[in-house]
Amino acid sequence: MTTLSEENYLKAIYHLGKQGAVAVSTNAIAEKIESKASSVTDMVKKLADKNLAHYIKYQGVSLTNDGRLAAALVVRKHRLWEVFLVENLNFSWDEVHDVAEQLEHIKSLKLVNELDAFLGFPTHDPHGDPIPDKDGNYAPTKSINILELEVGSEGVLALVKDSSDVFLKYLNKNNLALGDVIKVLEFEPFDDSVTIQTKTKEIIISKEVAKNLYLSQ
Amino acid sequence: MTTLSEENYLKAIYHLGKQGAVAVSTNAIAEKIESKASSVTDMVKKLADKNLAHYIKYQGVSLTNDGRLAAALVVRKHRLWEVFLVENLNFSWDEVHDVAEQLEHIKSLKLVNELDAFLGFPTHDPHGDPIPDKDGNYAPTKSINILELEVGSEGVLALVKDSSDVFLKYLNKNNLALGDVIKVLEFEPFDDSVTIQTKTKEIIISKEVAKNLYLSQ
DNA sequence: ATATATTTTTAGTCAAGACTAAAAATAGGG
DNA sequence: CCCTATTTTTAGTCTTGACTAAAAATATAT
Ligand SMILES: [Mn+2]
Ligand SMILES: [Mn+2]
Ligand SMILES: [Mn+2]
Ligand SMILES: [Mn+2]
Repeated sequence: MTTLSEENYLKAIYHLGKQGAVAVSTNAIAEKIESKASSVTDMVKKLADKNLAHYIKYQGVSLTNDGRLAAALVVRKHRLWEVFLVENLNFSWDEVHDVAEQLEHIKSLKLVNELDAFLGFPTHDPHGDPIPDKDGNYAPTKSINILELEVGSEGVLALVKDSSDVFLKYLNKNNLALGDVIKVLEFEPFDDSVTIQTKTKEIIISKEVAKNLYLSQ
Repeated sequence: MTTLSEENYLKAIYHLGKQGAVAVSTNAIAEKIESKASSVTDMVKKLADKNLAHYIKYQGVSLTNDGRLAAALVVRKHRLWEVFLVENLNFSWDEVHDVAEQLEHIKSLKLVNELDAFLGFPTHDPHGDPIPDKDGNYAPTKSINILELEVGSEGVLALVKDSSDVFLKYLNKNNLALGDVIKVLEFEPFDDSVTIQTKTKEIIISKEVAKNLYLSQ
């Protein structure tokens, strides 16, 4: 059985592992989880003892199959609860994360699978992130970052990579929501800002914003 | 902010306090939460420091207004989640308790109040226990224990006092469910067993069983 | 290749929440 | 009223998961 703290480490390693790197550094984990590298070293040894992680001193950490499945289950629960909160309890997409951080640790396979069925087996959470199935798998996402599109191309906003409430509130303020049709009008070479056509108006978004918006076509 | 452990102590004191006693003994609390009296003494001091409990050495514990409200909120969450699990996620009444024990500690006032609304503001949980409102209040229950009825009287099964899964499974096996009409047919003086007419057949229940069944008329 | 900077681990502490064993207080029976 | 049984508290430990500071390993730059 995994503790709450172990689950948070597993999830951090899981997410960092997706970002390319085979082995994840203790410092990277510490930053993600807002703790210290020394604490990470301690915990990573425990995860290795439980056969949830591979760990070689000074070389970094990766998940075992068991660890990856455990992490995927936590992510699955997090995202299913986010869907529930938005679809059924009148939460907006910028309010769900902190509650989901708590709900993702509730232990009951029946609960997560019944919740999945109740929600109609959703494939994506309110931020466009994919929801792993029971086995931890999900279809590879095919959405493309705005910065990689051609001028004139159009798509549906399918994923916001940053789902911090400050970013989501920025999107709310600018009337941008998942599912909206967006057209790329112009790239500005000076600062890499992008002019886009939204549902309601033409706006200029910074490179930092554009980096976090993915469209599907 | 209360910790998970503090909340479990508050809830235990809350429930024991309902059973008559003004001040609750450390031993009684220890038994209820399956710990040791010495651990209870430690925790009760912390609760007193936080103004959640009144505590006088050797004299027992009671809740302050803040403590009672905090405890009632935990009970409210527990019972609302039980309703959700039964009504929406295909749990049966003997499967909900352990999951509700976890869900009752999720911290979000919006969550509990939206859940309440989603469920249609239920007044009782799947075991017939009343659900406290935001202020910790609930209407006094008027159901009567089977042992206090007259032979020949009839009522609707409204509350099972013991909601352990072993007792609930006994009721399932005997086709007894909340809402069923039950008629008292005979009291046996020798062992205080009771013959009752259920939905489907006539059965004899022991005193121990009868003590836990409450009817409303 | 060596010196320096950065990263990572180790050693030593701390707080929360549990426990056991011993001491202290209370309650009951004669 | 006192002696004993029971209850409750205190003292001392343990485990988990965090931290700081120091040591060790690795990476980088001249
Ligand atoms: Mn989230
Ligand atoms: Mn999300
Ligand atoms: Mn329950
Ligand atoms: Mn209940």
